Amino acid sequence: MTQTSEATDEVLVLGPLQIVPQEHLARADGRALMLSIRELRLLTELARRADPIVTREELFALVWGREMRVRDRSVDVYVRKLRVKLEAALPGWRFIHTHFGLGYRLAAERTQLRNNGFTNH
Amino acid sequence: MTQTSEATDEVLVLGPLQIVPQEHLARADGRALMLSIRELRLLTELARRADPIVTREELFALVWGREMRVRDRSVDVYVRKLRVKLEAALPGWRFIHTHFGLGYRLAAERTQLRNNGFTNH
DNA sequence: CGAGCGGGTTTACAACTCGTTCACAATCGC
DNA sequence: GCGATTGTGAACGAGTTGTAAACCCGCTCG
Repeated sequence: MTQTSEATDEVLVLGPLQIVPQEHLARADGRALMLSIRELRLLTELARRADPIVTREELFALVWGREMRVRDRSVDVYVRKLRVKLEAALPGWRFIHTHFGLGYRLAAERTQLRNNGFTNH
Repeated sequence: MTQTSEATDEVLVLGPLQIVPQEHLARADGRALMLSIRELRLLTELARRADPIVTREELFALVWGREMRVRDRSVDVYVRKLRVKLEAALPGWRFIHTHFGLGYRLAAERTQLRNNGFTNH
């Protein structure tokens, strides 16, 4: 259950989302998600660092295995692809949060479920 | 109950699909399926590893009993044959899922529910 | 014997997916 | 408003997968 023992049975859980890097598979409420290799890799690296904000440069280095060139938008494009698929599989949830000027942060949060006076569109 | 030591009564069940390797038989909603030896063998090995993704190399080794040569498409061709017969016997179900660049994964899923596609709000 | 059959294997081409990059729109912070 | 950052849709080429068909047997039957 600890996220650090990634040798054999690493399973990352974020709400209804479940990621099993060793099986190249992610599940939403148990249903297998169809993600490409890069998409899964990006999701995995984000999940391994879930909660803190991860910079694009760090993400790129982790997923692509090389230095990110200036003005490279690959991370943004893949974040978009992931968001679309996650939204399709788990409507009502948000996972990838943008922190302007800093990077991205992964956390399972519900969207517009309860109305307590504050709207976070 | 691991699948490896079921000498006499191994029965693999995936939704309406039922496989009895020892009887060289597969059933769809109870009706016997007409599968050739290789087809049944491939289906069996996929079913024994249902859920995780299985690479073509692994499948080939399991079913053909030797190393797969590069650019050998046998697995793809037999996956096709199986899909045709399964679709004919159980319309509305999908069993063999392709994971691009990785391999195949067996799981009973209905086709009409969008399991991963675009649930456009 | 020769034809037809059924299955396994291989080939050829069509169709698609993925990763990359670009262009432009939308948004943010000042 | 302005410049910088992020969102988004689309195009492209390479490589992967889908698919039909040809080929290659051993068997059976007329």
